[in-house]
Amino acid sequence: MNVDWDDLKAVLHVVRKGTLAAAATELGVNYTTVARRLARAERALGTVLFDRLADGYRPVEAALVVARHASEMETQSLAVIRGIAGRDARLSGKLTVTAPQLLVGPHLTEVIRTFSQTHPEVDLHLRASNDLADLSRREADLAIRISRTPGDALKGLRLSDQHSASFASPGWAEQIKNTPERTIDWVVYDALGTPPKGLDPRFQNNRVVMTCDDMTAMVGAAQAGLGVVRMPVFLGRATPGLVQVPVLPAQPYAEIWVVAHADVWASAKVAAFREVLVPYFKRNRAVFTS
Amino acid sequence: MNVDWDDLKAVLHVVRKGTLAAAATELGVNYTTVARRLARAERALGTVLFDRLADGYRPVEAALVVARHASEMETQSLAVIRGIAGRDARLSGKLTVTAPQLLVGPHLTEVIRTFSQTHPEVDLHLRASNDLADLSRREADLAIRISRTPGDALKGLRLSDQHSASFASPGWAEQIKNTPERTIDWVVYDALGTPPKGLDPRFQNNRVVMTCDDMTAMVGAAQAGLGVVRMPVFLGRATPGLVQVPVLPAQPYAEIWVVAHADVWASAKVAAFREVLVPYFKRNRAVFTS
DNA sequence: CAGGCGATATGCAATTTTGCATGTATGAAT
DNA sequence: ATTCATACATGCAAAATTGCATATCGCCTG
Repeated sequence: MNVDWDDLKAVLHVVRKGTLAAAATELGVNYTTVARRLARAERALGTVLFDRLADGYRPVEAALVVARHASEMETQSLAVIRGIAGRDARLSGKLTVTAPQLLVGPHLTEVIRTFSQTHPEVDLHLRASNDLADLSRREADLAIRISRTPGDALKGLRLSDQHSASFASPGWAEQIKNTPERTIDWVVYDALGTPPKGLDPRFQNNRVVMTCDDMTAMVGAAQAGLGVVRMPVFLGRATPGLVQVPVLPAQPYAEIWVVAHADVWASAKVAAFREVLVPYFKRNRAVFTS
Repeated sequence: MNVDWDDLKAVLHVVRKGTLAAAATELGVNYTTVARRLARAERALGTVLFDRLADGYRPVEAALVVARHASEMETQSLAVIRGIAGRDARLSGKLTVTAPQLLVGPHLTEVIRTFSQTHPEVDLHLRASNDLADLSRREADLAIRISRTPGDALKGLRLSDQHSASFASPGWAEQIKNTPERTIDWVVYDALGTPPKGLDPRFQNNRVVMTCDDMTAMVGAAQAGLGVVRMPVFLGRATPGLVQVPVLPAQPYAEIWVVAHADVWASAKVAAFREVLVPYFKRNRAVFTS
C-alpha cells in the first residue's frame, strides 16, 4: 500500500481544474500522462476517484479526500522551495521583484540601476504587475505594493507615506481656475463610481465621465483631456501633460510597502535589495507626500 | 522552480537513514535511483543537500529543511491512504488485524473463524506481534492491545478487564503447598527485575531466578519448571502444564483494548470485525478475570 | 442534421528512468 | 600490511514513462 506522491499531485490538479487538459497544462506535462497518473493512483488506492464524463473528469468524494491532503502536501513543497531560497546566502543567481507598473518608470529603475551595479552577479527579474504575485509560490521573491496590508504569512516594511491629489490636463486646469462653477468631469476607479470625497467646497459641480479599472489607462485619459483624475502625487507630478488642480486637496493615500514571504525575507539577495530600496524611499519622501 | 515530490521523498529517507542503500530499501528501489533523485532535487533547488562521504550521505542544513517539510508531506500521504480506507464500505478486500501472539491461539482463532464465515469475501491478514504495529502507516487496520492507552490519534474500545495471578509447573505447586517456607523461584519481566508486589504473606522467601523480555519464553520457562511466573489468568489457565499457585493472589492487570486509527475506525470491514470481537469478549469475561 | 468544438481514449515510437554489473574508496579487523 | 565489509560512482541495457498522432464521443450551433 504505497502511493506515488506525484500521482496525488495529479489528482489534486484535476480536482482543481476539472479537466485533464487544464491540469496537464498546470503540471507541464501532456494530458495523456495525467490520465495515466490518475489511473495509477486509483489502482494504488483501490478506489475510483473520478467519473469520466464527456465534458471532463468529475471527482467523486474520495478524490476530494485525496485533494484535501494533497493540497497540504503542496503547501509543504512550496515551503521547501521558500525555505531553501530563504537560506540562500549568495549574492548571485535569480531574484524576482514585482512592483506596480507605475512605480517602475519614475522610481524603481533608479533603485534597480544602483542594485545591479552593486551586485552585478544577481540575475534580476522585474515583474511589473498590479496583480498580487503569489509570494507563497515564489512567483516573486519580493513585492512592492501599494497597500496597507502586508498579508498573512508575509513580512513587510513601510517604504513611504503617500498623498493623493487631483490632476488634469493644462486645458482643464485653465478652465477650473477661470470658471470654477462649471461642471468638472472626473475619471474614477470602477470600485468608487463617484467623484472622491473631500472635494474643495469651491467646486460644486462634479460628474463622472468615465470609470475605469486601470490607473495607467486613467492617466492616459487625463493626459488626453478627458477629465480630472485622483492619483498619487508622485504619479501626477511625474507625468508630462498633467498638472495638479485644486479640486481635490492633497489627502492621505495608500502607503507603499515592500513585502516578502517570511521564509525568504532574510535571504541575502532580498536583504540586499531592501538595503537599496529603503534608503531610496527615505531620501525621496517628499516626492510621495504633498 | 518546481520540485518533483518523489525527489523530496528520497531526500527525506536519506536524511533519516544516512545511506543511499538503506533509504533505497525503504523506498523499494535501487540505491542508484535514490542517488539520482537526490541529484535531481539538488539541481531543482539549486543547492547542495548532502556531503558525499565514504561512509554515507551526510545531510547539510538545507537537507534538514527539506526533510522537515517532506516529513509533513509523508504524514499527509499516509492520511490519504487512511482516508480512503476509512471510507471503504465494501465487505471484501484486505483487512489486517494485529494482536499479541498469546491471545491468538486461545481466543482470536474463534473470533476469526466466526468473522470469516460471516464475511467470506474479506481477505483477512493476521499479524501476530507484540510490537505496536503502526496504525498510522496502515501496517494494520485494527489492533488488539494489552494496554490501558489507546494512543494519540487512535480510537479504542475496552474489550475486557483482566486479572493476573501466579502460575507454575505442578512440581512447584506441590512444593509450595507442602513447604511454603522454602525459597520460591520467580521468572519476571526485565522491566520489573524483582518479584511482584502484593505477594501473599505466607510466602516469605522469594528470589528472581531469571528475567526475560518475552512472555512466550516465560511461559515456556514456567512449563519447564524453572519457577513461578505472574501472567494473565486467561493465559495460565489455558496453558497445559501450568497450574495456578497461591503465591500471588489475583490482582488487576492491563486491560484488553481494540484500537484503530480514527480515520479507519468506521470503515465497513473494521466495524464488522468489531461486531464479532466485542461480543466474544463480553461472553468470555470470566476467562480473563478471576 | 451536419459540422465544429472540447474533451477523453489508445496504439506506437521516442525518451526517460531504472536496475544491474562492475569499479573505486575508506575504515575496521586480523 | 592484508583482507573484508560497507558505501558510493558509473556505463550500459532493460523497463517504464511520456508525448504524439489519431480515433471516438457528446454537445451546441446554425
